[in-house]
Amino acid sequence: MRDEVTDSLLRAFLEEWAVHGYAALSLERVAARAGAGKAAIYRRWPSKLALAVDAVQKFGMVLTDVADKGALRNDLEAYLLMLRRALRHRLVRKILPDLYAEASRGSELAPVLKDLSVSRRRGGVSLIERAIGRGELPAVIDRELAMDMIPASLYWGMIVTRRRITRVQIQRQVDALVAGLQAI
Amino acid sequence: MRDEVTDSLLRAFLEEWAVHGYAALSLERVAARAGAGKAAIYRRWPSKLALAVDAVQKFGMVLTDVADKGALRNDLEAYLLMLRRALRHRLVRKILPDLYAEASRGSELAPVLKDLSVSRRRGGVSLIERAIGRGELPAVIDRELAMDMIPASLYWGMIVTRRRITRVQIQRQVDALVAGLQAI
DNA sequence: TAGCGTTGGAACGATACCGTTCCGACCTAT
DNA sequence: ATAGGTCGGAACGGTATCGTTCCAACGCTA
Repeated sequence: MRDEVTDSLLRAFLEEWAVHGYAALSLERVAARAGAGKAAIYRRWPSKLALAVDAVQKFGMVLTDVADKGALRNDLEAYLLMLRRALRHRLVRKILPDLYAEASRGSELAPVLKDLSVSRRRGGVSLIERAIGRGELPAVIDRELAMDMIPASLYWGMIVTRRRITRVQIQRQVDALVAGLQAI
Repeated sequence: MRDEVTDSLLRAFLEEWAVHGYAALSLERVAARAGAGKAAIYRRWPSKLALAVDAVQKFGMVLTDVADKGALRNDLEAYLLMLRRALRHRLVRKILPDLYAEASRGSELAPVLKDLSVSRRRGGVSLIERAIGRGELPAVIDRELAMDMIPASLYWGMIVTRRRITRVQIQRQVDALVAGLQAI
């Protein structure tokens, strides 16, 4: 199996996903965009879902852990800057919302999102646990809500309302989060 | 044109949208689900998009303004409870994320979301302006970020992570918002 | 009872896509 | 030079859907 054909197919798959959404994504168009034959797809993956799983994993939409920056606000800022970079990606900002929509309607893609969420949660959890360890947040904090709050506003601003979020606005979001996280 | 046929078609359209997403929504299946003929659809609407516009408007996914409750935290609580009720709706929680996904990829549906956003923004704006008027929030608040923050965490918790959000958790979100909104 | 509007369902001609199979051509290793 | 793996593209038999047109039947009104 030639690697460059595989890579082309994965890339074409993500491009088609970004344009049409997963539900209306056609493997025939994926093959055409990759300059390959459909046989080349079915030689590698048994189904559209298998391709999707592979594409998401290899594409690296997973957010990594944020290294300890010594203070909650610094960790939050690093995390939000990383998230902003990810959400600015031309493909991520179209595919991620579609993944959420698919999961909401109980699609076969729901497990893919679950895998993504597991790694993202790990990032959020360690950030919060470090803050608790430093005494910056109470140990009784509602961790679930905390992990909702951290990415939510930036996602909303960038994806739902499709605005550019400046560094100053990220600073403000950090301010709001530092204040808000004390309260839950 | 019989009203009951029109209503059946609109309802069937929303059901199919919830199941398949807009991109893969088939008018043939809509007609079948409504127990009507395709001609009945094309007699009323020239296109799938026209039907979508009508369906969203008549379905009332628009959030109404929250009446003045005398304090920011009361207004926020009322707003979030209303939002929770809307997002708990079996169809809303599947269609709204799909609308966001469609808009993200520059779909023909983007104007539909724009219309929804206009009315939702109005709700958020008045809530914030009232708080400023009462001196509960500074006049220099970043209004855009504020309106991101208000619905974002609840949306994230209910839609992205698909959890049930309790009244206690809404109270905590209100606490976080009251604290966080002071900071931006 | 008659007339008119509207109906559901099917057919139409068309395109699109699925998953599989095929085959001459290409590429690489021996 | 040869052999084997892989390729792109097309065909296959099939299903699905589009938007339009048609028509017998129904429902309602005069």
